[in-house]
Amino acid sequence: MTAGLFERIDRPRRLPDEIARSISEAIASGQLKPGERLPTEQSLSAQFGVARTVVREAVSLLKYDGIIDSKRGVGAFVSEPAARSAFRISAACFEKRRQLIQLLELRTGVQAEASALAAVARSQRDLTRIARYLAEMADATEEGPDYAAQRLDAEDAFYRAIAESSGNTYYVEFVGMIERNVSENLRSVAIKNAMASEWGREVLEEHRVVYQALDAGDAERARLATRNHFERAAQRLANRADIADV
Amino acid sequence: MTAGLFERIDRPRRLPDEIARSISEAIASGQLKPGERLPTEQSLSAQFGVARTVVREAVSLLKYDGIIDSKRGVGAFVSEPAARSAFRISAACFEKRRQLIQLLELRTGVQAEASALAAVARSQRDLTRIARYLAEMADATEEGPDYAAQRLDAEDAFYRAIAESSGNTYYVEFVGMIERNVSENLRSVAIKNAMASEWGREVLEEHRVVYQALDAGDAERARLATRNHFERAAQRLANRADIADV
DNA sequence: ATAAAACAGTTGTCAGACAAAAGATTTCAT
DNA sequence: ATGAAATCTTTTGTCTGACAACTGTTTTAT
Repeated sequence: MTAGLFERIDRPRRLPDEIARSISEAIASGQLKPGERLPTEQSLSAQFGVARTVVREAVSLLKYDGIIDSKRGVGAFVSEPAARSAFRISAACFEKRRQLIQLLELRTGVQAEASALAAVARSQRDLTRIARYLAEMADATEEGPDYAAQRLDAEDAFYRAIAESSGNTYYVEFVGMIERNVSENLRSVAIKNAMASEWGREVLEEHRVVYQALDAGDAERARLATRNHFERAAQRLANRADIADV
Repeated sequence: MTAGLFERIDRPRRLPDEIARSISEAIASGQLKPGERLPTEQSLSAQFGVARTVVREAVSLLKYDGIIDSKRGVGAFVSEPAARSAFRISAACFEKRRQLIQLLELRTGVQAEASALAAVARSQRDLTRIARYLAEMADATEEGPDYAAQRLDAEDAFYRAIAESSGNTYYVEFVGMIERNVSENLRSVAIKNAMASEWGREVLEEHRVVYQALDAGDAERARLATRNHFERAAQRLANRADIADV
């Protein structure tokens, strides 16, 4: 590791924050590439001229952000860009029912826009991939023991693929963040089964309309169809009285 | 401070993460109210049965999230809910020009949806507030030394007020997050002046159309008008070759 | 009574040590 | 020679104790 990799700080505010900022800039500028190993904490503390505890706090922040990952006995590594998410939902946001519904409402808007973008930006390759997930949803009938989970997974994959086809990474990241948060709060199997039980032919039809709009390259129709699905989904969820505040 | 405020942990994975989680749950459940002071780090380390360094890392994470705030020589305090934001954009997202444009694209979609919601949800009170910001933009002519900043501030306030009128706190938080991030990356005065110089009568007209749609309660028109403005704004920004990669 | 000085409590930082985990190396039985 | 087991080395994770910097309070001097 070269000597002057990091800018020497002159202790302005909070040391760990400055260190974290310096390291993340070293990553941003490409001096530290994904997969590469960071200097050891001892080395970093020497380079920055601070105690190891300070370096540890800084590294802890970056780990929290998913920018780096550390393994005891091995070292800390720069995460792959795919693994780090641009958006994080704060731990302060609790799993209250009303907030969950608002979050779904937000997702509705974002997902609809992603569909609109994807309608014009999607490649043929994207389209076949999206079609595959649609087929997966259709095929997931009541055979397996956890067909409910299969359906929901395929549905998530379907809309994630659409976001990816939009060509805007932020849509992908954002949808991913919401999805993670929602599925964390909805991790109860009972709830998932309840949601899946609502799954009728008409829901599959909602997805199919979205797909057709993407196929046709019709942005406006894709937007409407997507919004239609998520609004109905939110309504179905809201109507279920058995999903209480967690 | 009562004895059993926090659940005693049984050291499963990463100690600081568990501590942070435990504390944030104590806040979530209302055991620690906003403005209240946390136990001292020494006390916490005793209660959890870990070293102070571990507690410090945990507190550091929560500070990073804006959930708590600490002052040397005084203590750590639970932040007011208003001060903590639901969404955070990761430090891994750098100020590259292309990413900035993608972020604006995402904002377009979100803001358009917020307008659509606000068109039906806004109260008369909301409307007059939004009108005030519109007037502020119109009044900010070339008198003051920083009329450019005034215009941009008023514009931000205008669309923030619309998001607030939607009744969905997540839209507010999300717009706020993007706004913070964008303005951080665009903090150069030169850039702001450049953007403001593009400010013609037609831009004000774009905002006015949005307002009229909100006034009329026309969700679809509000959506279109908002999207129209942000798409044009992104285009204006993209066309400026003098805004280089930072 | 007021201003300065000492005090106590808390966070921020430092230094050194040991524990735990993973990889690299050596040893040893076959 | 070979494969497995034991040992060593490196690095992160945690612990301990100490001091520095800051703040609010109390005491003291004028």
